[in-house]
Amino acid sequence: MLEFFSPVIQKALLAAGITTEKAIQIEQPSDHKFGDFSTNIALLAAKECRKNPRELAHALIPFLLFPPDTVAKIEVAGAGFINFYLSPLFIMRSVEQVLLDGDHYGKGELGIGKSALVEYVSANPTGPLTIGRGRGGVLGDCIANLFETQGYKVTREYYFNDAGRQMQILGESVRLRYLELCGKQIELPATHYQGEYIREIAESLYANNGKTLEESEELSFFKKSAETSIFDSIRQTLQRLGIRHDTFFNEHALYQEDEGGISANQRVIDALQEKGFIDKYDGATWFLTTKLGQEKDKVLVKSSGEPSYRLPDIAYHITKFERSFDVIANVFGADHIDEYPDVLEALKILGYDTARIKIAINQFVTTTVDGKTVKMSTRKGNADLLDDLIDDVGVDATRLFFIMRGKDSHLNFDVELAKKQSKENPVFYLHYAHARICSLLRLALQERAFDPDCSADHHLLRKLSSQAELQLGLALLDYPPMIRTSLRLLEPQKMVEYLHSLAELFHRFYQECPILKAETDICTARLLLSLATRQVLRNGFKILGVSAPDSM
RNA sequence: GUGCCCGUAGCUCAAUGGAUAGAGCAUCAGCCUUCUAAGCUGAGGGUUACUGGUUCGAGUCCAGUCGGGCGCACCA
Repeated sequence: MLEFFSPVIQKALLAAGITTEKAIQIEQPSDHKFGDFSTNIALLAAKECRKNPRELAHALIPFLLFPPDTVAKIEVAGAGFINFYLSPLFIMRSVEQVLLDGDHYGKGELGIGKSALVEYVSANPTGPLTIGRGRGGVLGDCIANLFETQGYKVTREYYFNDAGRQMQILGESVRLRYLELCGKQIELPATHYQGEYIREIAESLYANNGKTLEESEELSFFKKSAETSIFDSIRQTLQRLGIRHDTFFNEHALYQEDEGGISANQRVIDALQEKGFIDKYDGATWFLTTKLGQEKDKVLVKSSGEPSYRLPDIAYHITKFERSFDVIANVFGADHIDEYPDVLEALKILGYDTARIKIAINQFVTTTVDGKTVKMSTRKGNADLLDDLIDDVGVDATRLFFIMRGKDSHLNFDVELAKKQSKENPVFYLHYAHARICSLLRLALQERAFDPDCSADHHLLRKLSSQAELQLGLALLDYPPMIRTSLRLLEPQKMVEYLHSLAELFHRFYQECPILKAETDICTARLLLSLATRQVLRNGFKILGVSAPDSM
């Protein structure tokens, strides 16, 4: 809408002899009595012009010249807002556009010719996915979908590490459980993985190999088996949720030396050294973050000679730049919140354009069962498993609940609510709106021989003029900018809210306006409006990865 | 102690610096001989944790205070 209003306002400012540095803003007032759209330009310009904002607004109005049949009314209100009311014709022409664009309605061209990398989940194969990981997974998937709507060529990436200390411990944990099955007395140290899944992996090893591995001191077999099994489980869980990745980036690649005998990790050290941000003391190699005003330096290479996780992380991000992505989006949980600033600082020092990096951090998840809050705890065996949650409430509820709160808010996942098949459950409210339209269209086909593909009838939409109809039409108009906002903020929650309000407007329309009982033209027009609403619901559900049931 | 996030109706949460702070649930009152009542309409419910500041205007930005969460390893 900014594209529509801005040039006209610009011209009017010029014609009225008003000069201002301020950018023109168009917003949608919270209340319809303040118009469909409004601008605060008179308020913004008032100071520079040393005039009363209302006076300024009135001076502007005669010069606000819109194409015919677009803006029905312009008025000055409040402290100096200029409010615009769209004409019904304009709104209904937009609804026609929804029908013409179909599945493409809402898509934009912001990212055409550009590439985006979205990294998410990135759990190491040390255990099955927990509920907390699920939130990041769904968030990342939706963000990737949002990028795609704007024409970006999206690569969904999973970064993982199957080497290093944690994997050693994993292998050792499995081995101990295996020995236990062989009848030996074992003691599983507290540092080791306690989860039931370790036992299951050991059991399958025992079933396939009997006691033949008992004497083996070799860990790698246990480690490899655990990794394969756990990765399978992770990928299966993700698949259930409709989450897929195009590339899996193994951290190990960053340790491998090129023809010149230098690893990606080493190149980071060398480059930072050159900039004077590396020092060696206490037997370790440090990134001198104290030079950047931080309290402590950060270890890049441990005294054991192994890199700490920060070093490969920096090297990994460099590969993202080297693979020349225009946008680099990272989705991760609040436990990484202290790390990413260091990575960004390092990249900045090395001359990379960190403005390309977008970061979405999601806060943690608690679950509410029987009205009681249960805290997640990782690494102990009692973390709630994502798979169990999906079994319990289904894919749609899992996905929607994860993104229906702002990512910066702690998520309280009410398991009972998610299971409820009633209006209290937002999943059902959304589904119901879609199913209701489908049912309506089925009846229309039978009783009125309504042809949803007949574009010759589209002009009939212009016969609609009631409040409920116009507000629904106007809401459909909001969809494309809402997607852009959602993407800009990396916040799919905006979509959920929008779709909820769209469903609400449809229900009201359905309640107030008889459809199949109306006279032929009006009936067709209302069916077309319903069809357009269904289209937008579908397009939105697709981005969120939620199903669109035809009946309930 | 320190870095980041959060604090809004009884509960769960909204609100690109804008107009009288909004939804849902719960509570109360209405609407089905009529296209799915899994729905709709209406009412009550608020010192936006607190104190200052910035400005035409602050729930939003800044400073401080108080509460809750997550980090603060030569783990990832």
